[in-house]
Amino acid sequence: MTEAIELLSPENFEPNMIFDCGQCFRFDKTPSGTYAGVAKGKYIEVEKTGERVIIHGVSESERERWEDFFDMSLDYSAIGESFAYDKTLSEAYKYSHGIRILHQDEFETLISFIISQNNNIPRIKGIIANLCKKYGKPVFTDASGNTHYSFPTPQSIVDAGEQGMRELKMGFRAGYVFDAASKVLDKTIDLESVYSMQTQEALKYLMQIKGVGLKVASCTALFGFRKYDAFPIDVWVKRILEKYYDVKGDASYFGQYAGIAQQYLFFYERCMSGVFLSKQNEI
DNA sequence: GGCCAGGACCTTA
DNA sequence: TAAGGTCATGGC
Repeated sequence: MTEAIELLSPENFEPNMIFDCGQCFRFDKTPSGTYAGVAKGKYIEVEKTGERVIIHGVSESERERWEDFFDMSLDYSAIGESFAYDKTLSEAYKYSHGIRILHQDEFETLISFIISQNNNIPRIKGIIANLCKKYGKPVFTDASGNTHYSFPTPQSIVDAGEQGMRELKMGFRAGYVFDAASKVLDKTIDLESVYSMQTQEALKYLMQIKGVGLKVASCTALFGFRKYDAFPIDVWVKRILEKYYDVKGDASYFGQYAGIAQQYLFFYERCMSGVFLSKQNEI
């Protein structure tokens, strides 16, 4: 952990918002106030002091890759300002301005959001942590002696079997996770090919997997494949649409960055309801 | 002890 | 196409 890079001009970058807005389940706040976790097979620690952002555990030669992970080439300020036409969305942006959409590993995103269905975030994180501990590989042991693991490969999940998933307390999702890993492994689902698809086509393609409906497919498209117009509708977003809007599920109202709008709204509404103010995630 | 959680699937009408 | 029941699990 001696090597590190500093992100250049890190606007709209608040680690607590990025990692606690519900898009990723593998990062936790450390005692020193940084956020740490494994992404793309590496253990990294994200530190923000003042306006500077340091990524520990990453060498200069990997800069491009991690700038992509944090979506540094997208102008979030401009996108936020483009939401001025909508009062609710403007307020949400003002509050959630530090969120950036991470470019997470495709397979990890797919499996994680299958596990997320009809589940709550703390428990999702717990199941995924156990999944990685049991079927991933050790990547790094921190100063407290905690070992951090990589996300399992499709092969290791298939080898573990549906029963292996069930033992991780996934419940009815165990078969779904197994089906997803199987289809990725035997190339029934070729994740790389999703990049060349339009969003609607990508959603339809991902929904061939058992247990992947419109919502899980949308999260996978947005957080794993950079489909910014994907608009996941969970129970929270559904409530938001009913409360502030009259568009029941028509994401086109929010434009080409509907997915980012959705994250602002999701985070905002949850914070207003006090959900993210619970003991483990004080913002 | 019922309700809810970043839902999806199956059956019924 | 729409509505309702069911599926595991755990926190509250």
